[in-house]
Amino acid sequence: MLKKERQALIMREVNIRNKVLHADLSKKLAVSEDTIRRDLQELADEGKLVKVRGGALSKSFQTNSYRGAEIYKYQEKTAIARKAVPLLSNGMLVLISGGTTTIELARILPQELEATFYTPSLLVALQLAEHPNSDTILIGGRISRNAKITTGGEVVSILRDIRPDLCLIGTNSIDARIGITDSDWEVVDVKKAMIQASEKVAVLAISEKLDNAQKIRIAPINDIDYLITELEPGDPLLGPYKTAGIQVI
Amino acid sequence: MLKKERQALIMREVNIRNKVLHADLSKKLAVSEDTIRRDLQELADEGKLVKVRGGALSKSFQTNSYRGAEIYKYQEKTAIARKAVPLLSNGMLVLISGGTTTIELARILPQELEATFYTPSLLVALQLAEHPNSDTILIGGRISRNAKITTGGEVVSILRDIRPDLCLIGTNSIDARIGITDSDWEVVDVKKAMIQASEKVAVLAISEKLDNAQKIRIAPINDIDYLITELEPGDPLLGPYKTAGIQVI
DNA sequence: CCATCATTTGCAATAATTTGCAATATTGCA
DNA sequence: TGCAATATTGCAAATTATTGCAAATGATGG
Repeated sequence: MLKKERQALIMREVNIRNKVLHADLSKKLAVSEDTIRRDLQELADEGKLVKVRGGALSKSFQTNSYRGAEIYKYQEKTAIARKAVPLLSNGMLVLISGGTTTIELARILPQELEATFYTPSLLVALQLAEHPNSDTILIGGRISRNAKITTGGEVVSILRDIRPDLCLIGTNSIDARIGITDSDWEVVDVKKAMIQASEKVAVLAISEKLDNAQKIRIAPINDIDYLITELEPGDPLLGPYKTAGIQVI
Repeated sequence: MLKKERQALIMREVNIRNKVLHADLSKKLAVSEDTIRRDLQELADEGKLVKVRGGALSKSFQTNSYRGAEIYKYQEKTAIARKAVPLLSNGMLVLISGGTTTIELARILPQELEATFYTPSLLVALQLAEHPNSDTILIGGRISRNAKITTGGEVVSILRDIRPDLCLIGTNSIDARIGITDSDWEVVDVKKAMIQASEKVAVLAISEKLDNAQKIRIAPINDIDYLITELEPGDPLLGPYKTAGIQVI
C-alpha cells in the first residue's frame, strides 16, 4: 500500500466519522500503529486534521472550541493591515481573500472609504458590512469548513467576469523563488482565480511566513505587485523579494 | 474515547444547555467523575467555560456577553429551534433565511445530519459550516448591512434554479389573514423568492410576533405549511392559524 | 546491472500522559 | 455545628508518545 493512498483513506475516514483511532486504522490498513501515528503527524502538519492522543479528530470537530481565542500575532497583523490601507481609494473595485490579517484590514478600513468589495470570505464580508459607504459583495458558493470561504466552480466563474483594480491576498507561505503556496486545494483554486482576475495584486504576510513553501502553488512571484509585512521595507529579509521586482511596503 | 473528543462533546453540551453537571456528563460519556472534573478544569483553564461546584457553566451565560442578554428572548428562540429540528432529515435540500432564531437553529442542528443547505445569511452559514456532515452553500450577492444577508437580483435568480424540500423562515410579523410581512424591501425580495422556490415552508416566530403586520407583504398565509412558536400547539393564540390550514408545531 | 542513497516501515526501550481509585480536605447548607 | 456532597491529592495501572535503530524498499546515476 502506498503512503499517499493510505493517507487519502485516513482523510476520508476522518471526514466521515470525525474521529479515528490508531488501533482501528492500523487494523483496517494493515500497518503498524507507528506508521499510522506518523501519517497522522504529517496530515496534522499540513493542517488537514487535528492529532490528539490515541488518534485524530477532524478539524471542524475541534475548531469551534478555539473560537474567541486571541488572534495569533495580533500586533503584527494589525500593523500590516494599517500599512495596506493607503493602497485603497474611493471608487476602486477591490477583491479580498480570507485570513486573520485580511479580516483585521476589513475591520480598520476608514469609514468614509467609498469602494466596492468582492470577497469569498464570510468573516471578511461581515467586517466590511460595517462600513456604511462601501458596498460588499459576497461571492456565493459551497463553504469550505476550514477556511470559512466559499469555493468551487461557481466562485471561479464569477471571478472570471470581474476585473478588480486590486486584489488583497493573505497567505501562509511566500518564497522569493517559488511564489505563494498553500496546502488546501480548494483555497488554492479560489486564490488563483482571484489573482488572475485582478489588475494589481498585494500579498499580506507576517514575516514568519516568508521564505516558506507548501505543496500547491497559487501564483509565481512575478504575479505579485506588492508585498506587505510588519517589517520595515529596508529589512534584509525582504531583499530577495525586492530583487524579484515586487514593491515592498 | 479520546480526551479531546470528550472535551469537544462537553463544550457542545455546554454551548447548547448553558450548564452541565458532573454526574450527567460522567454517565453520558461513560467515564468517571474524576475525569470529567479534570476535563472541566482544563477547559476552564483555557477560558472556554466557567467551572462551578458540581459542574460548569457556559462562559457566555456567565458573562452574558453573547446570549444571556444579547439575544432578545433567547429562551423562546432556542425552544423554537429545538422544535424545528425534527423537520429535517438526511438527504434533504433545505433553504434557511436569516434571523436570530434561524441562527440558533443552525447552531443546535445535530452533527450527524447529512443535508445540503442554501442560505443568504452570513451568520447562519457560519453556524452551518460547523456541521461536518452537511454541505452549506451561501447564495452570493450584495450584502444588506442591516440584515447581514445577501440580496439583489443575483440571489433571486439563483433561487429560481433550485427546488429545496423545505424552507425555514424567521419572521418579524405574521398575521392569520395577511400572512407574513416585513419592512425592509431587500429582505422581502429574498424571502419571497425563497418561499416560491420551496416545496414546503416553515415559519419560525416567537409568540409576540403573532397577529402583527408590517408594510410589505412577503407571502400570503396559505403559502405557509408549518408554523413553529415557543407555545404549545394547543394554545388559543394559535387557533386562527390552524383554521387557515397551517400545521402548528 | 549494480552500488549507493534516501525513504519508509516495524520494533524495542524509555518517557510521558491519562485514568480510576482511595484517602483526605473543603464547601454549602440546614 | 454537623452532615452530606464535592474537591483535591497522591498513586498505580494502562495506554500512548518518542526516540533510535535496522531491515526493506525504491529511486538514481554510472
